[in-house]
Amino acid sequence: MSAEKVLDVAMTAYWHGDPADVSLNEICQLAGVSKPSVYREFGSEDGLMRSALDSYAGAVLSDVFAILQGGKGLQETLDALIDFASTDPRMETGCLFYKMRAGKHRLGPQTRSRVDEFDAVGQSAYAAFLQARREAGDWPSGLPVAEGAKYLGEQFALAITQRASGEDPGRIRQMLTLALSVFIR
Amino acid sequence: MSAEKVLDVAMTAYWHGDPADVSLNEICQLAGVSKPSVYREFGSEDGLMRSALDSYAGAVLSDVFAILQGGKGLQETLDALIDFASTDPRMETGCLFYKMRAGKHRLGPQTRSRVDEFDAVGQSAYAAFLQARREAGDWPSGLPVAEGAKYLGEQFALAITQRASGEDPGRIRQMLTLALSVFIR
DNA sequence: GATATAAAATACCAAGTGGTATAAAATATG
DNA sequence: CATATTTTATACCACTTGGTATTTTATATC
Repeated sequence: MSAEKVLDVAMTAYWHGDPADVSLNEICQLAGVSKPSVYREFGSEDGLMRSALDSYAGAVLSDVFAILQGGKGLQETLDALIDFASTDPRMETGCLFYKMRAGKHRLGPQTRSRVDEFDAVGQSAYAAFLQARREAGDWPSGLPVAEGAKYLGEQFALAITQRASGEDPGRIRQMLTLALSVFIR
Repeated sequence: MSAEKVLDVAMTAYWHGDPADVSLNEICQLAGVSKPSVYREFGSEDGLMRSALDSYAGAVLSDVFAILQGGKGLQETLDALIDFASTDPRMETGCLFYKMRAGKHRLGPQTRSRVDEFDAVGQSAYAAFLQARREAGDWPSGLPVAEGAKYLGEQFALAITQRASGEDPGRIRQMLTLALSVFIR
């Protein structure tokens, strides 16, 4: 029993390691729960992964959305994103969502479609942020909002992915700052 | 027998798919060769992978080095890199080297150290290129050469990785051009 | 042509995967 | 206290993985 604990263990294991390399047996052992219990609660490994991703979204991704929807200025918001990507201790082992997205072909159907959903939601959030900044006269560049949103999301993901591979946070901050400087010129 | 053919089949399979998802059995079947033959020739799966990577380096990576060492100007060379990443048909399924680097923890020791070697060699090539352009007065920005080299390599890798995930080549060109615009301003 | 030798293919091994049927234990109900 | 029911845990299934031992086949050599 204790689906809450299983979910927490699974989320952490998938997040800390590589989602595709963490086996169900391993999670059961870590959580002190039998395999049939997990199957009765989550239906399949895919179901558990999907739930773990949902759990992660509520715990971590929500913070990123909060930054984007904070209504702050362009420079201030980009700085907050740079801070989050390069120095937030939770990103020390990378982002579960980005890890899953990078290995999407290995995911089950439920988890994969959740990844696609979050991807779309993220894209919209970036676009809404840039649109608001443009309307506020804060971002006069001629780059279309959709293109800017894609670029911003990609660079953010790149920085956090490098975080997962042990890159030096200072270096990551430098690189991301350089990449996002195209918004401020 | 026919180690050449096995190597070719392995390189293509690893390259087209995901190196970690292509099993030795699969390669043997594709190449029409028995598993013991592969082991007699390459010693282990790790040995085969390492050889496949070497083969790939000679066939593809060499072209990138050629672009960097062509002695052309900054803009012209960056354009050539952008062309290669966004439109070269060989990059349609991504780059074997980048795929291996992204999943480095799944590789055997031989392959992994080869990946590290190529990574260092690539870094030096980027740095040598930028150093030459700076000395030629072609790149007056205050960014240190080492930082610029890292940034250039990362952006190039990002573009090709996106190529592998089916992203639109035009969009990729746009994003990479934007990212590399920091060199020209 | 008979024999020694090298090569290749089949069959096998232990380990691990996701998933499940069955037996054991604990809980609730009479 | 005894019985019925639900939850849990053990044991198992079929399959795939990398890696080998063994047998068969082909190739030289005499």
